Amino acid sequence: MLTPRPPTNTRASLKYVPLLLKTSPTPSSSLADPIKLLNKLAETRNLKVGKVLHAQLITSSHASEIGDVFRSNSLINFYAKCDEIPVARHLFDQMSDRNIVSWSALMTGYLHNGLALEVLGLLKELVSGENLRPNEYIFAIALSSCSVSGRVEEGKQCHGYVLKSGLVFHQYVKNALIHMYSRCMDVEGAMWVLNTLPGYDIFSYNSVVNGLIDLGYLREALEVLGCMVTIRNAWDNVTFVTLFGLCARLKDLKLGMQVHGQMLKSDVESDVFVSSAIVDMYGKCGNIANARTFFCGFPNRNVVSWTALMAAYFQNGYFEEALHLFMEMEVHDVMPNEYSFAVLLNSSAGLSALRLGDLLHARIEKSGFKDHTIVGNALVIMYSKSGNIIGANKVFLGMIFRDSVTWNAMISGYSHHGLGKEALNVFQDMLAAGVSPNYVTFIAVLSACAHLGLVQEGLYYLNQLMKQVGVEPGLEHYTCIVGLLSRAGLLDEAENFMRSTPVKWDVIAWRTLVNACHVHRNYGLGKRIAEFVIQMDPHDVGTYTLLSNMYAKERRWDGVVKIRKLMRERNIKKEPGVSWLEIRNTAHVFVSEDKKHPEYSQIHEKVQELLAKIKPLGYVPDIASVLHDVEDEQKEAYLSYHSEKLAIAYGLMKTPSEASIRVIKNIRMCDDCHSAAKLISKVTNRVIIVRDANRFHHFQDGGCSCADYW
DNA sequence: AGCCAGCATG
Repeated sequence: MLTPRPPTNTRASLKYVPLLLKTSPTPSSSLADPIKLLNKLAETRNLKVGKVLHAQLITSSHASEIGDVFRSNSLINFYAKCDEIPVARHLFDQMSDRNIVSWSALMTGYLHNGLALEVLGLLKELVSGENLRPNEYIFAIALSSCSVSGRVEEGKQCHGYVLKSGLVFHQYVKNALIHMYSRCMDVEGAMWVLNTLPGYDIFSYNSVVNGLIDLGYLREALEVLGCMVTIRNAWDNVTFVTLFGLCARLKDLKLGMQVHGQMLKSDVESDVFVSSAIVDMYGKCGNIANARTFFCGFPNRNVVSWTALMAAYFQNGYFEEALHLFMEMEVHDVMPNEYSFAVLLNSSAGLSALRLGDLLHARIEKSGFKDHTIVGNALVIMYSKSGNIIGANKVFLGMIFRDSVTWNAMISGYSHHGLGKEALNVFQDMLAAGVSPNYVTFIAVLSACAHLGLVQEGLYYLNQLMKQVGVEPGLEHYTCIVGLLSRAGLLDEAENFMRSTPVKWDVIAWRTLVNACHVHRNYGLGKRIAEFVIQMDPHDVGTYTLLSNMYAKERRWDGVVKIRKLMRERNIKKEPGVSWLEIRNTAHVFVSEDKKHPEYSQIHEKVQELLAKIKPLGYVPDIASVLHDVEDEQKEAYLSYHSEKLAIAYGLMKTPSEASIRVIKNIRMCDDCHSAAKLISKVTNRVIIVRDANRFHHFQDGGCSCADYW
């Protein structure tokens, strides 16, 4: 990994450098001046002019000056800073008489070019030599090399050496040492150095705190920060960036605001890093208004701060606003980067806006960010969430680098689309590719097993494979097992599993079981569990719905009335069913029983026409599920007003006969619409894809990819 | 003449 460098200002230095070259006044000062100049050029990384100067030095030098150590060191430093490592190395090798600076200049070059192991090799060479003793510069570099390469052993050897030699009392060395222990996951070592050796600065503290955060010890990090209040006036930008990051991870808005207040009182200036961290903190803590206000008041924005705000909108569910910010950003001439595109794609996915996602994809192809893994990952997720699983797979196959997120996205994409077999195939490929599955992977794998009814395989993954690869099963995995067992009809086993597994089960897990009872028509067990769930959470709307459906299926109207009364008393309202679909660039929104669409009468006519066509194929309106207190014919009418029926009908009216129709629905699809959609796909010979609150349904030729279980 | 930290995506 490269260490960031200060920004270069090539243009400015080009202006005055030739002048300086000409005005090198007398031969006597020609030794000192080129060195100053070379340092300046190294600082600004002006390779072009430096090369010219180097050539001049060679042609104009006296023989005695060629071997001059100072000049060679400056040249090594210059080429190392310009990332011309082979040249620096060549100069180093050519020197007959090196001093310690020659070594440190070259080692710095290696370190900043990601060649930390070369640094450690040079160190070995240096200490085994006779005439030179490594100094504090050498160890600051060497320890930093141990940090980036994770070489704790070498780091500890350096520690021993600097202790014996007394070099450890140099602040740079001490800080490098603390940083080494922090980065190598040895926070105790870092704390020990911090606390036992005299002299600390804010740098040491920042390193330890960041080390703790990297290890996930957030509370401990906060404790160390607490110790730092005594030196609060020493806090710098890094401290605040770290602290805001911590508040964001803890989702502690109160603390975040306190820290923000502290920062305003201190004389630390808010640079782009701090301001991005503040925007991010407010976003992650759910206070989008503060994120926006702060962003607007901060003049020096860059891509990062824009992206942080976009992400803040995205994380809080304001997908349109995130996408709108993209346009604002373009107006301000800020170029998006790979992170911006990832957030935009995720926002697009949040809206299931396939067409917009396609447009973004085209932009990304042109932008040059398409081979960034985070962009590829976001594309896979976008296509999958927008209902185009084939598109998702196409991106997946075209990716050059795949990380665990990539694999997880593809596996869970297939799984959500009910394509369990494909999901498990990708999982096998993942293992074959040597990528370790993680917590998220197994959620997707287990739910794929559930779709396929692979009980034995699922239990094998939970009990054997997860242990083998060292992933501790959590609530989500156990919930998948509940789904797996109950989906296979093993309802009692599922309940026993829940009673015997020592996990803190949540409402989602219990509702999974209720849902399974509903599908498998085991209303006795289903009602018992459902009653239990609504005791646990009196506001779980989904369970009330399932419970009253089960009473209705049993024609137990007293039960239905009881549930409805309960819901009224507890002021629980069913979320109205909303479905929408994209036709060209417009989203058409349909609300159940809502007649506001301008083409409502034609749409209604189309629904009637479709229902008439599918009745001969066996469609029977599920009037038992209608909870309105009305006559049967009217119940049938209510069913025909369901939002997904309206949306499907509209799609059929407005798109060419070969196009597939993609509908998105906010809540679970109802049984009646599900069986109607299956038959509609048959009579119209269309592919209809419906994304409901839980998953995707691919209706084709009279069947659904969920195999009637959802 | 040379040396040690930090932010945004999933």
